[in-house]
Amino acid sequence: MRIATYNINGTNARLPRLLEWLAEYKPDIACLQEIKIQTENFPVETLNAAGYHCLVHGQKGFNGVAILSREPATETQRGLPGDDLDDHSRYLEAEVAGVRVASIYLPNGNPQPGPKFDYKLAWFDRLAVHAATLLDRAQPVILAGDYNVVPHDDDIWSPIALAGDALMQPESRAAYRRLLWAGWTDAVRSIHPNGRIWTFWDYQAGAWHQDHGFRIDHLLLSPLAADRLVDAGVDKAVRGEEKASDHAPTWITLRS
DNA sequence: ATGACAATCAGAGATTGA
Repeated sequence: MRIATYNINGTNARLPRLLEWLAEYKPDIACLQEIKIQTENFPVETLNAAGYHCLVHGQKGFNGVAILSREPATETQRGLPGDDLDDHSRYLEAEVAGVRVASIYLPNGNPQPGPKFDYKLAWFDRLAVHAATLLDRAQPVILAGDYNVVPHDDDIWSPIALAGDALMQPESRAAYRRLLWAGWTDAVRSIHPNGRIWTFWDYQAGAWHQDHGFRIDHLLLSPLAADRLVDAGVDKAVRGEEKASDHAPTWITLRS
């Protein structure tokens, strides 16, 4: 089974690229972020015709997550629990083909310090609480998404250039590390322990052509999921297409 | 560098992103 996470940076702007990617790489489950569209406007019929069921947690203008799947999915959580005042669409979770999967769009947190960074850390705390309830399920669990965290200096082209960024702060990294300590496995780092692997290249300053990227899209696996992990990687070529998202799809394969 | 680049909402330029 192939499970991918892909921050598409706008559904309407990216639909042709999304359809091409689905047709070529054929993920069984695709967790999307930054769909930037209201739930009722998501192109469900088009994706159904492409062979995918859709669960959508949209929002006008920004944010928004979705789960596409070849098999029908049952929604298990819409929105991250823990703050009734948080109206951002950043979390969607479902049961699909015998696994539990979440599509996560963690807050960026810039500029830091400030209220947006506080929101990011608070959101991370809420994620840790909810993730703990999923960790000991008797089925594989995959938390896939844009975590907006560069876990280690080896996960960015230049730690110096981005030293002040919210993605790099010790508090952000500690929050991510807490998930690993709790028992979650960083799938890409597990398969590629030493590589410099990017999932994001900024639109600015020729970042793509100079390979100035970060690794911020992650798939975290529960122990039962990690036991089935076969391979992991990034569909880097997708980032080089015309009108591409600034993120590339990141994926795992699990043995069934 | 109050930057660059891109998407969205709106219908110009601000906001958001990373």
